[in-house]
Order: sequence, then C-alpha cells, then structure tokens
Amino acid sequence: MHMRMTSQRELILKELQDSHQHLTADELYERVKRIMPRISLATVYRNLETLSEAGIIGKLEISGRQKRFDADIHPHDHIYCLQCHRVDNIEFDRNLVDPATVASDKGYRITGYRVEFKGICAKCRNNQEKTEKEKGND
Amino acid sequence: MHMRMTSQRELILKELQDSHQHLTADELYERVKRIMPRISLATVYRNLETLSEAGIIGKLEISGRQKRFDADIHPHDHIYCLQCHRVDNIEFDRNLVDPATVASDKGYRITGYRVEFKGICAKCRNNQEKTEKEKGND
DNA sequence: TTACAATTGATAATCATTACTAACAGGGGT
DNA sequence: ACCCCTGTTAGTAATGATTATCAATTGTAA
Repeated sequence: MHMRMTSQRELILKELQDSHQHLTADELYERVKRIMPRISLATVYRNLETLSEAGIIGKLEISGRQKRFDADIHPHDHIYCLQCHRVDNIEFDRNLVDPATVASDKGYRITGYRVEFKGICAKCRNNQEKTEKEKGND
Repeated sequence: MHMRMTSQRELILKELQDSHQHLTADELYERVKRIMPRISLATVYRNLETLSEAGIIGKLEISGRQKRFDADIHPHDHIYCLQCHRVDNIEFDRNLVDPATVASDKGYRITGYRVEFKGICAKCRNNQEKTEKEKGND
C-alpha cells in the first residue's frame, strides 16, 4: 500500500510546514481552503492521519480536546498555554530522562515518552495584566 | 460556593479510591451503578469535575480519547499502554526536571509539567506472543 | 417551615473525529 | 487510446466523549 502524493496531500503538508505552528485539523482546513476551496474537512483529517502514520509529520496528543500536528518530527517536547491552548516547542534536554532507569511494577516495555509543560504564554499574561488594571486592582 | 458532600459524590470518590486504578468516567459509572443503580452518567461527570476542581482528585489528560481520574493527587507521572490504553503510575524522579532551566522563546510562565511514558503492558505483550505462536511465526 | 441555592436524573446538544459512499484520478498493461 | 485496478476525494452521516439544559429534589440556614 504505497501513498500517492496528491495535490491535496501536498498542499496540507506544505501549509503545515509553512505555518511553523502546531495546528489543529480545522485550523489547517481553514488555511488550505483559501487555496483549494473545494477541499473537504474529511480530506484534511484523512491526510493528516496518513502523513503521520507514514512518519512524515507528528501527531501531538497534548492536553485539550483537539489534536495538533507538527511538521517537525525530530524528538522534542512542548509547552501549552492553559488559557489560549496554543502549543510551542520547548528546549528540554531529553538526555535527562532515561527510560531504562524508570520503573513500573506492571512490566511495561517502554517505547517512548514525552514531556509536556504547561503555563501561560506571553500574550495571555499581557491580556491578564491589562484586565487587572482596568478592574482597578486585586 | 461551597461543596456539599452528597451520597453520590461520596460514592464516586470512594469507588475511585478503592479501585487503585486510573478510571475513565464511564468505567466509574459502571462501578457506581452497581451500588446506586439510579445514578446518572452526567452526575458522574459533574462530580469528577467538581472533585478535581476542588483538588481532591486529579484529572489525567493522557493520550487517547477519554480522560482518566486519579485518587492520588501527589505529583507523579504515568505510563500508558499503546494497545489497551490502560494507565499506570511510573516511578520517575521529578527532581531531574527543573522547569526553571527550560527555555521557550515565547515567554511562557511555566506552572507545571508532566512526563508521559508509553509502551506495551505485560498483559498485551503476552497476548501478542500467544498470537504470534498461533500464526506459526513471522 | 419557608426559602434558597446546590444538586440530581434524564436527555438534548455540542464538538472532534471517523466511517461511509459514490464519483474521480492516475498509471500500468494490452 | 481503452480498460482495469486501486487509491483518493468531496460530501455527509454516524460515532463517542463530554457538556449543557432543565424541571424536580434535597439540604441547610434563617
């Protein structure tokens, strides 16, 4: 079962790459639709699945309802904003974690891990400060 | 807005504690229903939300569709099985990760992190081996 | 005991995702 | 060029998890 690189698939991949962001399926759908207006949301979902199964892109199962997709497949970790739910890369030394030293009494064979930081992004903090000022202070 | 400890809420909490597992809302619903048959699934969801907001239980947003709940609220990390999606605790030295040393160009204020290991649990590995043998070998 | 706010059970609505289906496209082989 | 085969698409229905709604009930405090 080989994978044909259709124009839809190519465009979805390109838009994800060019965005330099961790987009959700529907964010990507909105972008792709501007160039290929008749594309279906199902096609976007289907191709994101196909591309991530093929290891061409990464699927991020970060906290929150929607999955996000990442054109950067080298192992790295993420931080997400508790408020606006944006996701960014974070520089974290993965050598610090050695799966071989980790213990579980359930006899797992460990195949990977990810570190998920959370916090408030700069933009949301600014908004907060503005709101605080407007209210007076408390 | 204080929180009344109703019989439903108490039972949900007790069942989660006694299970010593990381149950989903509907798994917990099934257990609670055996004791309180007229309880509603919505009540289970509502109370899990209330209890986790109050910091009495933890809500786990592990990879996978369903959220899981944890009676153990001390900071710790998890591993989940890629095959059967069960979630277990994992002994990981959280001192290895120091959020202060982690860099993000987006100016986040970091409030926490979690480490999520993935792998195949013992039970699923056994099942796999059995299946392999049945097939002959490949 | 009355009055009010929290809570419940039942069910509808929502949201993200996946499944289905008929139509279409691209590349052999003839 | 023509047919065949399989992968793919657009459009839409279906699913699954969760959240919202709402009338009825309960607990507590005045």
